[in-house]
Amino acid sequence: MAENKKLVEAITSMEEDFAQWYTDVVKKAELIDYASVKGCMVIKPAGYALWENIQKELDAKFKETGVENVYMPMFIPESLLQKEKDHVEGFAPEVAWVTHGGLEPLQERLCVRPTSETLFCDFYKDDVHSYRDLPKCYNQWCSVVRWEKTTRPFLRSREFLWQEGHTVHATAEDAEERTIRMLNVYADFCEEYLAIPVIKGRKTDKEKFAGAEATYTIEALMHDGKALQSGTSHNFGDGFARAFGIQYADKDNTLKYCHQTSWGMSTRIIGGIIMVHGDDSGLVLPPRIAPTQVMVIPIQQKKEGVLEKAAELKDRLMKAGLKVKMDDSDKSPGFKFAEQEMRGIPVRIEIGPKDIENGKCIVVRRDTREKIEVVLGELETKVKEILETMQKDMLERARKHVEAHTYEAKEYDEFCDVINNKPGFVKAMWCGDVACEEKIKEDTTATSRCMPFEQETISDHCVCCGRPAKKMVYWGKAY
RNA sequence: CGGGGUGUGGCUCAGUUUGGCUAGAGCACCUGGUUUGGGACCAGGGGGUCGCAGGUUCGAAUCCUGUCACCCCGACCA
Repeated sequence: MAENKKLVEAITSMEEDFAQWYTDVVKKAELIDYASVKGCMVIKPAGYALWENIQKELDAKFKETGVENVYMPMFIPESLLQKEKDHVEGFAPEVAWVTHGGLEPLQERLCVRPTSETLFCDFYKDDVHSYRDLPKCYNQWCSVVRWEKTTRPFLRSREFLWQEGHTVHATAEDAEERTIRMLNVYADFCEEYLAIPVIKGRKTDKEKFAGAEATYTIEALMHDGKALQSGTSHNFGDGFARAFGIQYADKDNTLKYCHQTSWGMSTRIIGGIIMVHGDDSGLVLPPRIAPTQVMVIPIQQKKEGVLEKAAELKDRLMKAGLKVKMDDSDKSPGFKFAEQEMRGIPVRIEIGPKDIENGKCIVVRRDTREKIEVVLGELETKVKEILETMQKDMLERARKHVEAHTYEAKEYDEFCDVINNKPGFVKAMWCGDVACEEKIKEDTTATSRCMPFEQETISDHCVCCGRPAKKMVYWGKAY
């Protein structure tokens, strides 16, 4: 198996060292390069194209719900950041500061935005006057900076790309409705486009966003059994509105405080795609989000007519609306196969003299490596079918992985045993006391991932302290 | 912020213990040719202030001092 040896050399196997496997894939699939500042990365064309596709789909979904895009400055005056107490406390430890403009020290130092709640609030306070102005549903695509100590490409970088939506509403009900609505946008996007199944739920007070009244989350399970918070949606109630003085005159001509939300998804989700679908040959991209869906690889391309035929197949598929590339470099076919697999391109088409003679080509799925003979006349329909099937299968496979790695625990011994020995989610009851969360974290390093919307009753008492249970919680070790 | 590790062509590293000739290898790259159904082969070629700054020495990648950066593992966080 010379072929396998080469692949093993190229990237560390998942079994051996999952973290190293991840880094290898990220680098070898040419998604990023490390940059000269720790925790910052060059997002290369393959990585950025993925992000562009994510942006494109999400942006369209946002706009369907009435969201408009804006852009806020990247600097926040210190005084502004400090207006909401919980918020500053939450972010202060990881904020980067600008202290000089050119050679002159600044009168007031500026924070490089770690998130833009305060900027939006500062803007909304003067922009909202009447109930007629509401709601306002703005979003921005930008980068934010958080001075992380431990960094990993996509999963935790000091600067990352994201979108942050910020909305203002007249009532608590409207804000709550928007919060949940956006969470659903994220969840649907993850499942439909990224083939990543997610658990929807609410964060405990301990885990919620600094300054939020309620934080909702979608949690995904990676191949190694660790959880990844993949999108969040916060309901701020009127906390920020009170801190920033965002009021409107209602129909009855009384001043009322607004209710706000914010919600975000970041390039971190790319890490999720890698860790949910990838394998020991590299990246596996869901067809609906893949920048290149089909790679045509001519075999014996110098033989009469081969390149022409390959180009013809490429053109036909492009006309059929697929994203197709052809690799006519002078590398050997084996090299091209391995490279296509490393990059996670969902489907490759092999076309050589023998195929041309038979009026066929070979279509190979990236996820299963299944080789399918396709009659050239049926190329477009078959390839589309194969891509759709692959998309469905990937979601289904990921779902089964979550199911197979989700456990239940009633008593604490059992809980600790499972959480330490079986990577995955553990469903267990909780009394609602933060002390139990802290104890669990101390004992196991696991955290509460969320209180899922779909509640079940596993027992009547808290898995940790034994007092009456209030909620069923998903627990897990997280990225 | 603690623990560990590493800085030598684009990449992976050898050389450092015990200072010594023109700083090496593999991969990648360029040229020509033969190849092509799972990471091809032959021949030729280009590319390095040895992280940075001082110091010791006739002589430093190698020894000393300082400094910077990055990676991995933890604690903290999207």
